[in-house]
Amino acid sequence: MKFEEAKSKFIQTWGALGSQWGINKTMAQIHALLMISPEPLSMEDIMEELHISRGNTSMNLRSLMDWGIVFKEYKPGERKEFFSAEGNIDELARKIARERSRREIKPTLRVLQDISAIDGEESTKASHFKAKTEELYDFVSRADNMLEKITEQKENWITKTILKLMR
Amino acid sequence: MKFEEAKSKFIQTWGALGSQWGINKTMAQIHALLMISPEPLSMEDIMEELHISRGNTSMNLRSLMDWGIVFKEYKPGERKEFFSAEGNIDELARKIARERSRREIKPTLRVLQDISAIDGEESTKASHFKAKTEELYDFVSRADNMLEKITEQKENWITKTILKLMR
DNA sequence: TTGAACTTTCAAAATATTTTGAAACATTTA
DNA sequence: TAAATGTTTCAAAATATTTTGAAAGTTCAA
Repeated sequence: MKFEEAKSKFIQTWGALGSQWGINKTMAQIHALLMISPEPLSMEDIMEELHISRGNTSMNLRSLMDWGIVFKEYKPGERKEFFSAEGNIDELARKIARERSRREIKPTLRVLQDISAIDGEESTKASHFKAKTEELYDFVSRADNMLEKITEQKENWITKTILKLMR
Repeated sequence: MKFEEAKSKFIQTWGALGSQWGINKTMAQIHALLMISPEPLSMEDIMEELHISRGNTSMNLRSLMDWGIVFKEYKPGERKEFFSAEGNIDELARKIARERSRREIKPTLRVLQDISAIDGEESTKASHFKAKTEELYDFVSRADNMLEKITEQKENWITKTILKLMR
């Protein structure tokens, strides 16, 4: 396979993976492009490579920076802004895990806690509901804690975790 | 909070969480409804509770069964079909983890492997590309293995994992 | 073997999400 | 301070996804 073909395939695949996990496809593609670029890219570069508009590029770069996985850089003498992606994959995964927990899991947990506190109904339905939502709260909060524990390990947290699990 | 309000809030929240993770909202809502129902529900029941069409209900129940987290049941004497959700949360999470790995992660890994095997280009861009995609392949396959290791533990795999991590 | 009861399918319609592009905004240079 | 260079915003347009509902399909009882 030739480089250009492989590159395009990578960008498509990363975009599709993002999509399947609820991430805007273009955002994932920009991230893919920045990851494989040895040099920071300008907005123009990105627009041209991916054939997308300026507005789209600007908004998705903003999102990527909000996630903390893309950074803005300035080149001396140059007026325009350049962008580069987090280069450390461990750190990338850590950031994604933390953001998803903060934005999606934690708020869900708060709701689960609220609703399992329904006031004393005694129907089968209500007590089953309470039991289920409590169980769910318990499970989700422990899973969330587990992920936190895993990712808070510095460097090579995957290898470290696998080692610990093997014992 | 009253039961009916809590129930509706749960269905909304579960649907929104699904959405954020790339799962059809209605599919997640049907799953939510079945999880909190002490008895299996018929298609009619589901249509009525969620105000959705028969076709929508049928298709999403099929998807949930394909995921292996909802089951079809028959009541003696009754002609119509009833549906119930996987009741064991550990098992539910295990099924979801495995399906997502099979459908989304494994195919991505295959692509990463293919594209990192670009034939001998010597440009900086190409060698950086090769290095990055190899690194990514390595990371993703190890993360996938880790999840497999974690979920293959029988019963309370979260607690077991947390214990092992604390050492 | 017909028809009643129920489920699935899928093209069209509805809805939600994403993208565009031009105006507004910001910053620097002449 | 006016113009040049670049970025952001957001309403409208384009696109993608989901939903509907009616027709076709299936199963079973009479």
